Amino acid sequence: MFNLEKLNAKQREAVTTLGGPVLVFAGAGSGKTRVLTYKIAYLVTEVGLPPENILAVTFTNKAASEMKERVQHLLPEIDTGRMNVGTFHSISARLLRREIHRIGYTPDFTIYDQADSRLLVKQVINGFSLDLKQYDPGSIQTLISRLKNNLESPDSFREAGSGYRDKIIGNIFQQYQETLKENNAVDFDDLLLLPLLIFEKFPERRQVYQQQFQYVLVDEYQDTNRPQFEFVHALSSEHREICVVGDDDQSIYGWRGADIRNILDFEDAFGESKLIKLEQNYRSTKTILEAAHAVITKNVHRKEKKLWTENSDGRKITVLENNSERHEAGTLVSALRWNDGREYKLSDYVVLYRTNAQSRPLEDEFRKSGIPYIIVGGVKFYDRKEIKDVLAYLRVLVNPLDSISLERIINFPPRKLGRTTIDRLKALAADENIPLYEAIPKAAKAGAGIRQQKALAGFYHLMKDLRKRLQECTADDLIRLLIERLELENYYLEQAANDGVERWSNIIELVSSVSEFQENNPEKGIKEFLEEVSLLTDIDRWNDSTRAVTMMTLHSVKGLEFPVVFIVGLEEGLFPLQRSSEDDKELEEERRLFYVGITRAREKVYLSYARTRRRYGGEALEMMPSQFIGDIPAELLDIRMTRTSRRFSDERNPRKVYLPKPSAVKSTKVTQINEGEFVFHKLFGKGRVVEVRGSGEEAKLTIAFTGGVVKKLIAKYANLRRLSKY
DNA sequence: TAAGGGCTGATTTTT
DNA sequence: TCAGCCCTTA
Repeated sequence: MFNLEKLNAKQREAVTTLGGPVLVFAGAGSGKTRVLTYKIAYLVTEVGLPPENILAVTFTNKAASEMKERVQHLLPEIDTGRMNVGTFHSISARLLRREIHRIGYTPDFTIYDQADSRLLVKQVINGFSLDLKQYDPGSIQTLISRLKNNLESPDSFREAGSGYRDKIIGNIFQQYQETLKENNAVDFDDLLLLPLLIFEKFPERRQVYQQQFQYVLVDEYQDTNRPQFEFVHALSSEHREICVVGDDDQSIYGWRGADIRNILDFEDAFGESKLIKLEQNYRSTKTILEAAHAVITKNVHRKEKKLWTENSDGRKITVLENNSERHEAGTLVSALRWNDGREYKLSDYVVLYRTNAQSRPLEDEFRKSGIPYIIVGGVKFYDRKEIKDVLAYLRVLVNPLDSISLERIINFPPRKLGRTTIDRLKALAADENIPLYEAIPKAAKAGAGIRQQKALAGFYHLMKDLRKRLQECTADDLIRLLIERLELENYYLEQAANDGVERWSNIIELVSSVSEFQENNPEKGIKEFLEEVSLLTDIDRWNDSTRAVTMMTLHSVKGLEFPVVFIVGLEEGLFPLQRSSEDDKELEEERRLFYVGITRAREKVYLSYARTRRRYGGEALEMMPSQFIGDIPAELLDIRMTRTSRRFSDERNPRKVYLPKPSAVKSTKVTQINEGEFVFHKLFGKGRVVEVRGSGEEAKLTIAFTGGVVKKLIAKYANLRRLSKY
C-alpha cells in the first residue's frame, strides 16, 4: 500500500517536492519508476488532485500500463483509467482526434508510418519528374523528418538553403506536407507538431489543456526532442507543476533528434527548479556498477555522478572470445545451457546487439539447438506485406482520402487495375481536382476514356458496401467480412509461391488480434485499432511471460532489466559502429548505449565478440575487440578464450540435442486437431495440417510448414500451438 | 496486365 | 544474404 516510508530519503524528496519544477536525475536502477508511481499516488491522496488532471508521459505503452497498474495497486480505490498516461505519440494522437478539425483535417485521419511516408515522398518526387536516383526517397524522407523535428518549415529551409538542390528539396517537403493534408493523414512527426500548431493558433485550446493537466510528469526526459519539449513546455510553463525524470548517461536517441540539452538546460527553460539526484542503485551487483562507471566516465560531456549499491560484489563479467559470428552463436547457446535449470530460467536472459541484422546467425543456432527465443523488433508483423495490404483496406474504409493506402489495394488482390489504369485515374482526379477515391466512380462511367470500367465499378461497389457496414459492425466482424469478400483464403492458398500458407496464417493472426482488441475494448472500433497498431512500440508487442530467451537491440532494451545480460558483437566497427567512432559526440552516444546495456543486468553480464565476421554473406572480415571491453578494469573480467579449432554449427560435429524439461516449455495442449488447421511448432514455425491419422494425443499429423518443409509428427510430442481460427 | 527472373545495393539505432 | 526494382514474356 501507499507508504512513503518505503522510499529512501532522496526518492521521498522527489515524490513530495511540489510548488515548482522538479528535475530528477535518476541513475540506472535507482527506482525512478517507483518515484513516478509514488508521486502520482501522492498527488492524488495528499494533494487531492483528481486522476484525470494528471499527465504522465512514458517511453512505451507497456510502461504506461505498468505505471497505471502500480498506481492502482497503491491506491485500489481510485479509477486509474481516468489518468492520462501514455507515450508522447499516443497522447498527441488522442488530443488530435479531438482538436484536429480546427486545422482542416477530420478526426478520421490516418497515421502514416515510415514506409507510408517514404512512399508519399516517392510519389511527390515522381510528380515533379525528378530522377529517383538523384533524389532518393528514403534519404529525403529522413531529411524532412529531421527538419520537422527542428521545427523548420519548407519556407525556412528554402531560405536558409544555399543551392538549387535545397530549393528542390524544399519544394518536395512542401508538396509532401500538402499531400499529407489532402490525404487526411499525419506522419509520426506531425503527431507532435500539429498539437503545437493548434496551441499557437488557438491559445484558448492551449489553456484548456493547461488546466486539464495540472501536473505533468515525464519519464526518460533525456530522450525528448524539440517538439516534445515544446509540447511539455506549452502545457506546464504557466502553472510550473512539472516533474521530469531522466539520466543524461542514458541518452541514446540523439540521431532521432533527442536533445540532451533539454535535460541539461531544464532550469533555463522552466525557471527555478529543484534538482534531485538518485544515486543508490537497487538493481545490480557492485561489479556491474563498477564496470559501467569505468566506461561511462570516458565521456567528457556528462553531469558528474556515481551510482552506488548495497548489493553484493557478484560474479565477474565474462568475456567470450570467438572465431566467427556462428561460433559466437554457438558459445552463447552453450553458456545458456550451462546455466539453464541451475540458477536461471530462459526468460531471465536477454541477448543484446547493436544492429538488427545480427540476430540472424543467433536465430539459426537457437533454432538448431531447440532453445525457444523471442525477437523484439526486427522485421515486424505489422510491416509484412499481407498485413499492410489488409490494414490498408481498413484504413481506406475509415478514411477514403488516404490515397497511399488506396493505391495499395486498388489492384490487390489483382483485379486487372494495373499501372495504366491507375495513372489515368490519377490524371482524372487531378483534372477535376477531386480525391482519388471519388475519381473511381467517375472513371467507371462510360465516356471517361478508361477501359477497365467493370473492374473499377466492382472495386467501388465493394468499398461502398463495406463502408456501409463500418458503423454497424464490430471491428472483428468487419475484418472477417472483408477477408471473405476478397476471397483471400483462396488467393493465398492457391498461390504457386510457397509462402502462401505463411501469409494466410499471418492474416489469421491479424484477425485474432482484432478480435482480442475488440474483446478488451468493446466500446472501441476499427479506427482505434488502427491507431493502436501504428503507435505500438516494439516492446509493446513483446510478450515477456513466455518461457524463452529474449533478443533485441540495445536501443529497445532501455528501461528494462534482466538477471543475465549478453552483449554480442563487441567489435570495433560494429559496436561502436565505424561511422560513429569517427566523431567524438557520436562515440559518446555509442558508449552510453553500452552503458545502458550493462546496467540492465541484475546479476551477471557476458560480453562477446568474434575475431572474424561476415557481412552480407560475403567474405569474413578480421575484427578487433571493442574498445568498450578494454575500458573495463581487468580485475572485473573473466576472459574465456575459446579453442580456436572448433567449428560450431558443423554437420560433421553433431552435438547433443537439447530437450527442454517439461516445465521449461509450457505447451498449450492441443487436444483434437483437424485437417486444414493452422498450427505453430517451436522448431518448424507455422504450418498447415494436411493429414490426420488417429485421434487425440496419439494422432499422427502430417504438417506442411512454411518454406515447403513437410513433417509427420505425433500430436502428443509435437507441442503444437493452434493458431486461432478466424 | 501478371508473373517470374535477374540485377543491385544495403545494415545503424525507432515512434 | 536478400529484398526491392526493372525488364521481359505470355
